This record gives sequence, structure tokens and C-alpha cells, in this order.
Amino acid sequence: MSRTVPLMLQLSAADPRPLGKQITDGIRLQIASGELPVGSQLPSVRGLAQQLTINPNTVAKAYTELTTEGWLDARQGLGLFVAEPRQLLSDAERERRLNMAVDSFTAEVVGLGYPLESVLARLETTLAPCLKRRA
Amino acid sequence: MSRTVPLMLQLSAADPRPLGKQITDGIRLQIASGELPVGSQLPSVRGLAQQLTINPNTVAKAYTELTTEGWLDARQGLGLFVAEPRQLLSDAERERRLNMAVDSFTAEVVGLGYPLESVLARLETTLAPCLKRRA
DNA sequence: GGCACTGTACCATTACAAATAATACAGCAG
DNA sequence: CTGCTGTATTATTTGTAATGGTACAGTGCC
Repeated sequence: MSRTVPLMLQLSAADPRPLGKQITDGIRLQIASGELPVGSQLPSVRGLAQQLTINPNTVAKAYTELTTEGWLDARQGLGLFVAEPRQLLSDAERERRLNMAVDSFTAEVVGLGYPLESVLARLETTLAPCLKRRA
Repeated sequence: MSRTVPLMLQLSAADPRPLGKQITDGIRLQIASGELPVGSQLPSVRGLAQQLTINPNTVAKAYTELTTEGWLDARQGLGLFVAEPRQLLSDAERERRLNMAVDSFTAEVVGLGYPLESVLARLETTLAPCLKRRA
């Protein structure tokens, strides 16, 4: 069990997102898409920090958040593992997050001049492969 | 010409976005949806600052950004006016922004447990009224 | 011209979040 | 015990957002 996957993940200084968010978003996406199978072990806090040449504390915070969201199981002394699919957020919180994401996306995309169908099609292409896994 | 619209806009401390972004996003949305017609005049820098009880510099920066993006025409001594639809961004830049918005949205929504159709439907409902105006 | 309004440009200060740095502690395997 | 794991704490640095204050330039009106 618990194959240790190398975890392909690279940070970009051009990316406006802070390092911690780049990490959580990246790993969350890989888990949701199935690229990181359930039970597989992630690099250690210090290991990933060295791999990305960033501070271990930044990695630890990202891992903690993913654990809180239910994506990872952390076992002290052993490591971090991809958790079974589950949903730790309340319905209200899930609804709130969806609304915020929709509003934010709308604000970004409005004024780029793309027709509605084009935007929806693009979104579907990107989103579909990431929703294979059920919470 | 240039009816002076009162500009319904309220800031929220609960909103994680900084004040400047709340302003630019809000106005951009109202222009794109046609709620603010072309040629209408916006509140002055100091006027809107007083209305929102924030610093004039914050409003000025937001207005400057909207002017740079082509949403507003600023005429010194006169005021700020909703500009004719136009596109100041290069195709590459528009493409880049769309991709970033799609990726960001995907990262937010993945793991909330909503089915694809549900997400797309919700997005269409919010997005459609805001794309009436062609750039 | 004088005045009151407009947008614009600085600069200094405060507030806050992100990231770094350095420790320290607790659990597991050999 | 030794060396790895996650976790927690504190202090420091950095960058951005927002504020406060001042100054300058263009426009319309009296």
C-alpha cells in the first residue's frame, strides 16, 4: 500500500497566487483528477520544502489546510497520505464557496469579449476531468 | 448627455477582496451589464470616497485602473465617464486572463461535490446578463 | 481674474498577510 | 537511542493595501 508518488509540482513566480495557495491548489487538483490515487504517500514537509526550495513552514501550512479540508490524512511519525473521498464542509459553506467562485470568475471574465458559449465550453473542458472523483 | 447615475455600490468588510478590487469589480460589472450606460458620469473621486467613507486615494487608484482597462474615459476638470466599448488588451493577454480565470475557478470548485452540469448552469445564470455588451 | 470643482501625482505612515528562520515537541520505525 | 515523520510556537522580514496629507493642473462659472 501507499505507493510514494514523486509529486510533480512546480511553483511560478509569475503566478500571482501566494506560494501556499499554489501548493494547495496544485495538490487538490491532482487528487481530484485521480493523478494522486487514494492511499499514496506525499513527500514529507521538509522534503517538499527542499524540492521547491521554500521554507518548511510554508509547506506545513499548506498540508495542514489540505488535511483540514479532508484531502489528506496526516499520521505523525509516518507521513501524509491521500484520504478517502469525503466532505467535511457544511452545505452552507459549500454553497458560499461556490457563489464566491462564480462571482469572482464573472468579474475576471467580463470584458474580455468572449461569447458565453465559448467561455462555458472552455470551462467544461478544464473542469470535467477534475470532477471524476466524488466527495 | 452624460446623465449622472448615483452608482449603487456598497463595500463589505466580510468580502475578502481588498477595497480597490471591490470597487473595480463592481463598476466593471455594472458597465458590462448595461446598468451604467455609455456616457454616464460617475461620482467624483472625492465624492465616491465620501459616499463609501474610505480614502480618496483608494478610489482614485480604482478609477485609474478602470481607465487603463478602457472602461472609463477620464477628463481632468470634468469627471469620469463610461467609455465606448473597446478592447485595449491584446489577444494573447485576453487568452492568458481567460486561462487564469478558468484554472482559478476550477481550483476553487473542485472538491465541493457539485456535479458538472450544476456548476455550469449556475455559472451561465450569473454570467449571461453580464455579457450583453460587446467589447 | 477668481473660485470651486474636477482628475492626477507624490510621500509618509499604518495595518495586515505571506513567507522566512529558528526552535522545540511528540509519534513511529529501525 | 537515532533518525525520520507531523505539529506548534515565536520573531523577523517583505510586500501590498489603505490611509492621511499635500500639491498641481485642467474645466466651468461668476
